[in-house]
Amino acid sequence: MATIQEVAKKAGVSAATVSRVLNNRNSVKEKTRMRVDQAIRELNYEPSVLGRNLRNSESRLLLVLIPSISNPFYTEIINGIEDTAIGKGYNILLCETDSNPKREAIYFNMVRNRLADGIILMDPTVNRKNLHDLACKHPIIQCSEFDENGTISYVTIDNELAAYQAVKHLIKIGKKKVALINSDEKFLYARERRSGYEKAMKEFGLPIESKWIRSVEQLGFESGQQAMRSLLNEADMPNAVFAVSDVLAIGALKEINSIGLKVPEDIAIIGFDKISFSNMTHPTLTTIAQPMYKMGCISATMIIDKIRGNDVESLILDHELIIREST
Amino acid sequence: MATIQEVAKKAGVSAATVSRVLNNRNSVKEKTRMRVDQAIRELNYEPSVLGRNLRNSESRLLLVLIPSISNPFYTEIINGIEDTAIGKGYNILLCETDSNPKREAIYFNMVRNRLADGIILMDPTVNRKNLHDLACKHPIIQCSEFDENGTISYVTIDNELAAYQAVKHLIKIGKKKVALINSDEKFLYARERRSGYEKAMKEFGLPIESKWIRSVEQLGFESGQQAMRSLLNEADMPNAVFAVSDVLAIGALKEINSIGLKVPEDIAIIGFDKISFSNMTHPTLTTIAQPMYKMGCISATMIIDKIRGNDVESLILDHELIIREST
DNA sequence: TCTTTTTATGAAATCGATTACATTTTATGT
DNA sequence: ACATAAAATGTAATCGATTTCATAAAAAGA
Repeated sequence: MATIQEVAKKAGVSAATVSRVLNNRNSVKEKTRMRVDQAIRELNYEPSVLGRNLRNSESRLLLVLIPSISNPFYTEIINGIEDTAIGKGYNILLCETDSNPKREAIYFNMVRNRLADGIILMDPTVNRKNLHDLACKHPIIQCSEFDENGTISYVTIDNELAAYQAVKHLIKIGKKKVALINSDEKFLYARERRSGYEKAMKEFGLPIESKWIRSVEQLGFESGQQAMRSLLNEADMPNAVFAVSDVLAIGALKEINSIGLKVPEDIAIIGFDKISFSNMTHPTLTTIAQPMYKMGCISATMIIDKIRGNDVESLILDHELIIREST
Repeated sequence: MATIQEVAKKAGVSAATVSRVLNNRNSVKEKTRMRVDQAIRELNYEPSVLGRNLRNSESRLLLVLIPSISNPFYTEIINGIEDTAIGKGYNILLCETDSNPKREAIYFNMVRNRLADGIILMDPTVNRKNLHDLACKHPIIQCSEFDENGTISYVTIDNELAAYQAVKHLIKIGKKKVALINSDEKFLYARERRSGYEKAMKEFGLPIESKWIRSVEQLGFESGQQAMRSLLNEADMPNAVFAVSDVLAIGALKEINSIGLKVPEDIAIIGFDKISFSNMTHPTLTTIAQPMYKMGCISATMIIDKIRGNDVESLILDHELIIREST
């Protein structure tokens, strides 16, 4: 790998001039620029991000922190982030934190060390103090999850309202015994969706029974299956299920199918996220669509704005109830 | 973020001494080391990877290049990579290339620039010359896909044999009209699996009919659905399908179900990869299991070995036919 | 106590780029 | 043609760490 010095020598100019050519600076004579460009091409030169960053504190790299890449919910968001970021000259690096604070710390330090310019955080399990310390000095925004009392800008949807509407829909089609399969309440969305569930139940004068509420730790199909199995074992079985993620709903659906009950006649089911699988099940899954791609685009725009020193406002986007065969 | 200079000042020593403490160098007096450690703690100091790399050319970061994170096939591999890499003191950054040469070039340059120590490549669409140029000077290994005539070490499975066994299984259960839903033959695995399909058909004296072969560009469910729809429109309909990925198989399954045909009685179907969703379909999907987690672990071990300057051998791992309800 | 050897530390160069400032070259006006 | 303004380029400092080489301090030997 050639250095800027070698290019300078080959072009018969100083490193400073090469640098100016590289950065399209104002004052370089056309003739000189040509010579430098020529030398750059001949040596196949690429500026070292390392040297540049050390001086400039700019890497044009964004970190995207997600708890796990296995969750299809994140895929569309990431597509949105990438398309937008690349359009603005930034590249993104995906970091899987596994909700492990140590790994999170490593990625946070990449920003402190100027290896990356900013972070889009989708993981809720951060140590709040670390997060806040980082946010004071470095650009960071949150996507989907956010810190309720924090000062960090975010983009998300109204989870409580969405859950409320989902459950209301179940009640409207005549189901009064609505179960909830929730994920770990360390997630803000889980707490909000539970609250939406409760709001809808209360509004229609239905009891909130803890025997119809399950909380899972993992977000895999199996967790949905297990939760559903446990719900089906209740003497007083629910006749509808609101699962806070399509993955869980699909697991639940599988379990219901496998013991021979009909969906939606015996048990109706509604998921959340509108992942692509949710249209492949039998019956297809009613779900709440989040504008995931758009959330990604907005996240990217926000973080780049922040990197450029602008103030950015938090945003709450619209969701949509997608009614399909399972209700 | 404190610098090494500030630590040095606070501890009343030179930056050189602080550096020696940081790197556990031989000669630092116990008393001095204590003072430096103290200063480091008080200032909450973390050495800058930037400064260190510029001098040392080591970042302890690995790049993992995948065409798309939406494909669940990669998830387990990545888990294996991460667990292994982290165990050995390396962190990984996921890079989605979208099979876009420009984006690939950016990530390649991160290695040239010493922002990362090595690459695990899972994308086949690389410009061969660029790849080779990089491989000459920097550690790189390939996982799953590889360059047949290249010198780059890889870990993969015997795709031809696996496909051969899958198709043989279909024939053995009495299906003679076996269709193939393949992915783009730019992928080596696609070419190999097609060849395995043909081998099995020939072995049993069955014709290889182009009307029963489909090639898709995208690897989504919809592609599987479309391919199946087109196969079902043939006057002479197949009675079995080998899809080169579970995602495609699930799309095909959906299509078969939706026009009222029975699986496996009317049409048997077999997928590839054993993704977690393949056990959630109705009926559950027969598939070929790849040791994905293990592939990830081995990839990580190989690349780190290579970074350390050791020679590494390519590996071909075993696969397994998982017979479930769809055949 | 005075060398000599060993150990601990500091000063300064280095990595590859950028940029403020200095200097040279070119353009403009009279 | 000459003075002056403007444009182009070079010089050298800088970013934060590491490391070579030189030097100071401590230990060992006489």
